[in-house]
Amino acid sequence: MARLQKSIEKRNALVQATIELVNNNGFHATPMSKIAKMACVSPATIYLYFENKQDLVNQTYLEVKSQYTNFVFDGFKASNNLKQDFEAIWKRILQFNTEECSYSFFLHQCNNTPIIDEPSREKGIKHLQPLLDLWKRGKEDKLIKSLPDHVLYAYSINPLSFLMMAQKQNQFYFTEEITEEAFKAAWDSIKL
Amino acid sequence: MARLQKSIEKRNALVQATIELVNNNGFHATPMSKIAKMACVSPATIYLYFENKQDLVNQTYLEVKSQYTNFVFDGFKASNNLKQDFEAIWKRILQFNTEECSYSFFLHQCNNTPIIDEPSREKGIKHLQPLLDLWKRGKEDKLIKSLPDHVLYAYSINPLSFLMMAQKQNQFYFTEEITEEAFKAAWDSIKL
Amino acid sequence: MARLQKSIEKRNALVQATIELVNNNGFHATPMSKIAKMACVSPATIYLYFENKQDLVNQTYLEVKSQYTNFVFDGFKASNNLKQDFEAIWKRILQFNTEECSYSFFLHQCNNTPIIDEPSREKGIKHLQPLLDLWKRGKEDKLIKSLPDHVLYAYSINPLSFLMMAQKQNQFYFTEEITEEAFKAAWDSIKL
Amino acid sequence: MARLQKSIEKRNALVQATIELVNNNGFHATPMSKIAKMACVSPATIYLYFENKQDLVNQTYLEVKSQYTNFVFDGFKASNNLKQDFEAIWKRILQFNTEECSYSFFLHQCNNTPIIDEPSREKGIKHLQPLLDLWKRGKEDKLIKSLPDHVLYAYSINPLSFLMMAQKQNQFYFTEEITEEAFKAAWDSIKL
DNA sequence: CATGAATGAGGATTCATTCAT
DNA sequence: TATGAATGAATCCTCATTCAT
Repeated sequence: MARLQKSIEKRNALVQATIELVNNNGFHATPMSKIAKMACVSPATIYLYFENKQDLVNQTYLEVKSQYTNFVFDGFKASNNLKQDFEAIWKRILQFNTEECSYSFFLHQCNNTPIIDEPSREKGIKHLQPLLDLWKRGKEDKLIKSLPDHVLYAYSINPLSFLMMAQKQNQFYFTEEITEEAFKAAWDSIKL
Repeated sequence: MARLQKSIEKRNALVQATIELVNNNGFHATPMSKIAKMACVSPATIYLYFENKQDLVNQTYLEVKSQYTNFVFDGFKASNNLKQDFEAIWKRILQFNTEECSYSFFLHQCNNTPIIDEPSREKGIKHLQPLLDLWKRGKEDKLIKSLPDHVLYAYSINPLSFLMMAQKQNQFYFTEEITEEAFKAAWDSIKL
Repeated sequence: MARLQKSIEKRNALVQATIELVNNNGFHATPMSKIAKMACVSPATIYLYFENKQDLVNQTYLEVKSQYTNFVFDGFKASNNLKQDFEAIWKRILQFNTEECSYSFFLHQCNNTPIIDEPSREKGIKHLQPLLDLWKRGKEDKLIKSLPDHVLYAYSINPLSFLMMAQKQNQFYFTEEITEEAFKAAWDSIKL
Repeated sequence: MARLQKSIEKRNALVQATIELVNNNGFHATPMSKIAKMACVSPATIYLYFENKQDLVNQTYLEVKSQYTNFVFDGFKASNNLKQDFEAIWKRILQFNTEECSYSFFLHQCNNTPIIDEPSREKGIKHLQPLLDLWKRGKEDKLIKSLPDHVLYAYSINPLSFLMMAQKQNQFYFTEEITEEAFKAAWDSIKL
C-alpha cells in the first residue's frame, strides 16, 4: 500500500515537472534528464511509468485536460435559466484559468502546437459536453445563435485562453469590473 | 543584379521552408538540415542569411507578421461608418486566414508558444494600429464597449484564429452563411 | 566498488588518450571523437567526466602537473648542503623528462601555447615551491645569484624542457657525461 | 609595378594577420575567414598567395624566422674577443625578443607545437650559424664548455624565450640590472 | 587578380533511451 | 522497483576551400 502510494507520488511528480518545464521552456527545450531531476528521480525511472517522451507528454495532457473538465463542471447542474447556467460555467472556466494558471497554460500550449499526438488530442471540444448540451438547448429555445459549437466556443470561451496568455505576459489584467464586462461580451456574442 | 536576385530567392526559399516544416512538425522537430534540403541549399548556406536557428525563426515570424498586416490594411481608409470599417478589416483578416492558411497557421503557432524571442514578439497587437484607432474612436463615440484593446481583440479577432485551426483540423468549415453570422457575433460582442 | 573502479579507469583512459593525441597532433587536430575512440568509450561518455573539451584539457594539464610535482619532490628533504639539494631536484626533473616523456611533452606544449585556460595555468612555477624555498635560502646565504625566481628557473630548469624536445626530435641525446656537464652548466648559471 | 607592389602588400598583410591572430587565439582558433578579414581581403584571395592554411602558416614561420636571423646577425662581425662577440649576439636576441615581441612570440609558439610541418621547421638551430661558429671557436680555444650546441643553446639562448613569455604574462620584467645579471648567468653557464 | 557566395565534410555537444546492478 | 552510467544517433554550427563572375 505504502508502496503503491509512493509510486503514485512519483508519477505525479513527473507529471508536475513536465508541466512546469514545458511551460517555461517549451517542449523542445525540455530534456528528459531535467524532468527527472526536477521530480527527484532517475531518468531511467521515467520509463517505468511512461513508454517514452511522447507518451509522457500525451498522458500529462490528458490528465490536465481531465482536471480542467472536472473543475469546470464540478457540482454543475443544469437549471432552467440558461443564461445563469452559462454564466456559472464561464466563470468556473475563468477561475480555472486564473487559479490553475500553469495547468491552463500547459493546455493552451498543447492545443496550439503539434507536440501532442493527434490520437491523444481527442476530438476537439468534446470534453465540454455539458456546455455543448447547454448550447443545444439554447439553440432549440432560440436563445442562442444557431451556429456550430466551434464558433460558439471560439467567441465565448476561447477568448478566456487568449486573455489568460495576455495576462501572463503582463499585457492586461482582469479586474472585477472587466470580468463582468467580459462576460457580457461573451454572452452578447452568442445570444440571439 | 542577377546575383542579388538569386540571393533574395534563396532567402525566400529558406523562409518558406521554415514555415512549412515548422507548421507540420513544430519547431523542435525541424532540423536545420531539413530546412536546407527543402530550400535546395546546403545547411551552411543558411548561416549566410541568418545568425542561427532562433534568428531564422524570429525573422520568419516578423516577415510573415508584416505580410499579414499589409494584407489586412491594404487600401483601408477609415470612413465615418465605424461598423462598416470594422467589417472590412474583419473580413480581410478572415480572408488572410483562409487564403494564406500556412502563414496564418505559422503566426498562430508562434503567438502561442515560447519559440519566438520575447524581443521579436514584443509589439504584440500593436501591428494592428488602424484597428486600435478604430476602436478608440468607437469607444469615444459610445459605439463600442469601453474595454481594454486586448479584450476587444480576444472577442472579435482572435476567434478567427481559433476557427482557422479548427478548420485545418477538419472540425468545422466556414460557409458564406456562417461567415455572416460569425461576423455578427464578433460585432455583437464588442458593440455597445 | 567495482563500479567506482571502472569509472576511475575510464576517466584515466580519457586523460591518457588526451595526452597521447594532443602530443602527436596538437590540440586543434584532436577531435573529441578520436579521444573517445582511443579510450574505448562513446563520445557522449566524455561529457560525464568533463564539462567540455577545454575542461578535459585543463584537467588533464592539472593532473599531469601534479604528477610532475609529486615525482620531483617525492622523498625530498632539504639538507644543509644547498648544492646537493639542488642537484637532487634537478636530476629528478631530468629523470621525469626522460622517463615520463609523454607527460613532460604534454606539459611543455601546454605551457607554451594558449590551449590552457589562464585560470588553470595561473599558478605558474609556484608548484615548485620546495625549489623556490631552496633558492630563497641560497640567495640569503649568498650562494645563489640574487635574481628573480623566473630567471633562475629560465636558466637552470627550463633548459631541461628544451633538451627533452630536442631529444624527442632526434637532434641530440643525453649521455651520462653530458648530463653531468649539463648539471654543471645549470649550477654555474645560478651560483654566485 | 604598382601592381606588383600592391600584391606584395597584400601578402604582407596576410602574414601579419596570421601572426597576430595565431598569437592571440592559437592556431586552432584562427579561421581563414578571420585572417582574410583582418587583412582586408577576401578569403578566396588567400589562395592566390598560399596553397592552403598549412602553407600559409609554414611560410609565415619561415619569413619570421628569417627576419629573426637577419636582425640578430645584422652587421655582426666576429672579432677576436669571443665573450664580447657572444654578448653582442645575445643582446641582439634579447632586443628582438623585446622589440619584435609578436614575432618572437609567434616563433616560440611554432617551435613548441606541432602546427608547423616537420619539413618547414628546418633542422633545429641551423639558422644561427654565426653563433654556432662562435661556439666552435670557443670550444677549440677552451673558452667554452665542450657541450653539444643544443645544450649551449638551451642554457644561454633559450632562457630568453622563456623570459619573454613570462614577461608577456606579467610574471616578470626585464630591468637594466636584471639584463646584465641575466647575461652573466648565460655566460657563466657555458664558459669553461 | 580579386571576390563574395556557396558548400561538404567534420566537430563539439546533447539527448532519448537502455542496461547492468 | 529504482538507478546512474553509458551510448549512438542526431543536431547545430563552423570552416577550409572552391567557383562563377
